[in-house]
Amino acid sequence: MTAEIFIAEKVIEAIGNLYGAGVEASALQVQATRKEFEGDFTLVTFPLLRLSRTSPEATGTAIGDWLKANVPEISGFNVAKGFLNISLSTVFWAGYFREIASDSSFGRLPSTGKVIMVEFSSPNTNKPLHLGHVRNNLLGASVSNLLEAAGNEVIKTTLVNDRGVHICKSMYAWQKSFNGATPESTGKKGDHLVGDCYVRFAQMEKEDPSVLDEVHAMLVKWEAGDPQVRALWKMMNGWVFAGFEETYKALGITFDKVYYESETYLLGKELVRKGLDTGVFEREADGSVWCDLTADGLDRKLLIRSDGTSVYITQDLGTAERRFSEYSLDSHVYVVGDEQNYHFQVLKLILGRLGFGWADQIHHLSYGMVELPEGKMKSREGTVVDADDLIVKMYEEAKATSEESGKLEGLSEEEKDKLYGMIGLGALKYFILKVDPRKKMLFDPKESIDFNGNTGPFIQYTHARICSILRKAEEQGISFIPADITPGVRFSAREIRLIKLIGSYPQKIAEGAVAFSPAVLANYSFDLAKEFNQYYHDTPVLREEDSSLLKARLVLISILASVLEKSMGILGIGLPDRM
RNA sequence: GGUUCCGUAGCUCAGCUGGAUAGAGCAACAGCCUUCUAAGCUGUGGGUCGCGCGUUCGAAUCGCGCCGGAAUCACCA
Repeated sequence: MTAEIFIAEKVIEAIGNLYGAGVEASALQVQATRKEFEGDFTLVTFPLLRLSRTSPEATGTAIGDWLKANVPEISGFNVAKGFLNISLSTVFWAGYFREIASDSSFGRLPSTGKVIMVEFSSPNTNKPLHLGHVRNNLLGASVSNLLEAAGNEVIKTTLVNDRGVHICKSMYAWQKSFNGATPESTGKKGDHLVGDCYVRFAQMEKEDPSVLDEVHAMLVKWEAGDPQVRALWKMMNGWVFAGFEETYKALGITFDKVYYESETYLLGKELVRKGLDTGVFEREADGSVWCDLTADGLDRKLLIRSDGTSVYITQDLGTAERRFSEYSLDSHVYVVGDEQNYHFQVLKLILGRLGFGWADQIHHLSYGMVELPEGKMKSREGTVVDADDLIVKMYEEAKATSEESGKLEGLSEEEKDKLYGMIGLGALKYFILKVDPRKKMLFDPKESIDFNGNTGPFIQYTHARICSILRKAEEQGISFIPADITPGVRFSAREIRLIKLIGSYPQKIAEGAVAFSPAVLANYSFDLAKEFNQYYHDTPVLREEDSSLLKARLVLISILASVLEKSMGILGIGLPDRM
């Protein structure tokens, strides 16, 4: 039970006794007391004046008096304007914290019994991953973690865009002007090599636009299953997959199920037939099929071209239906940039019209673009921030900073290497995930991602500091368990602030999951780390002479470390024991 | 033009299911390492929360209207 709920229950009792009236817990406003006032939680009395029929001050005082007299855990109160500030006793906080410390599954919400599929990443296999993809991947992976922590079963998936004109462009350029170059012969990562082909094609097309016809001819051959074209396609895609695999590994991205567009692009035609039968869709004289969405304020949407081939959305309709039935999904989250808002609006509408009840369980996690100071990234202008380059750069900066601080003696080269990766990636991931997904974000390649302040490394550093204390305690032979938190332990105001923050973790998980926003967890982690650093600064944990308080403190900081680990773990950021 | 999203300190962002004097970080300036890791801590300066009207005891938060910006509205994906 959270402390807020405890207070709310007691306030309901108070109101019942004082005014003979019943109130719903949801109607009460209990919030954390602002730090410039004395107290732990604040009851807003304005909504209660209807019942008390007195002034806000009198109402607050009456309820405060009743609580103080009848609830032993409530140690005091004050009333300021219409706000009743309630203080809880140290005995309450000791008991509250002991419960958290003893709960081995703390922070994991009860099972909802729901199965949620999260689709993210979904790359094109004609060029390497860039910073925009990095945001997509990190969001997808962490939202999956978040939904899982919120009690759902999560299936992570991706739809590889491995066919189409754009893929043929790279293939054509390779065939015409790469002299049989391979990743092995050039020493180049496969996705980068294929990306070079794609760039080369753009030049070829500029010089002679007719090459486009040849590419279209190639696509027709591909669809017809031409063995030579298929072989080339398979080889080059293989290079790209190997390259992506490396990048995914570096970022810590995994999937439970991978779909390939080359296998799903024909899906959806069955649904179109069904829609035609039921009159949801209509066929034009030229054979094309449309869905009229003008009644919903949108346009008419094409579903089948006049030549009988399907379009992007046709496939998405089909894959959605297949996934919901195959996996008995309760909902489906698509992590896709906000440039496709319209597409998902249409997708949901059409699925609804086809009569699928789960249509409104489709959520488009629409995120903003990553922009540079001069605007969007443009491959033509060479301003694209490459994912692999960035990861290496972050590693190197972590290495330089670590070497400068010189706190790593005794670690093997291998351990150091791992640590630099953890810190560099921690900085990058936090930088991206701390901002609200909906908002577009700015990345300035000229300024390196910070390691100080509201950053991943700051939180990692905080964790390393806690671990350092715990190591020293162990060296001194001090052992501690949650049962060391006895009612007599007198936590300081700062310690109680930490306990409150720790206690709010499950609520943050719930909040983040509802909003599909890992940023909630990033900001929470920062608040927790900042609070600890202040505590650390003025409370020498290990020099406490009262051994029960000493042990209680060690339990407190060890739980703190584990909550930080869980919270940052949702963002996919590891926390080191030293740095 | 239609639809959707965004506008908070010089910069990057929190806060938005209405609550007290709007918070962090960066940058600037001034301090703190014989004491558990200074990637830290403390302090100073910095704001018409885009503008206006409305709802309310109370609005950065809700509604409406403007202004500014972005995305999108393909027989592309």
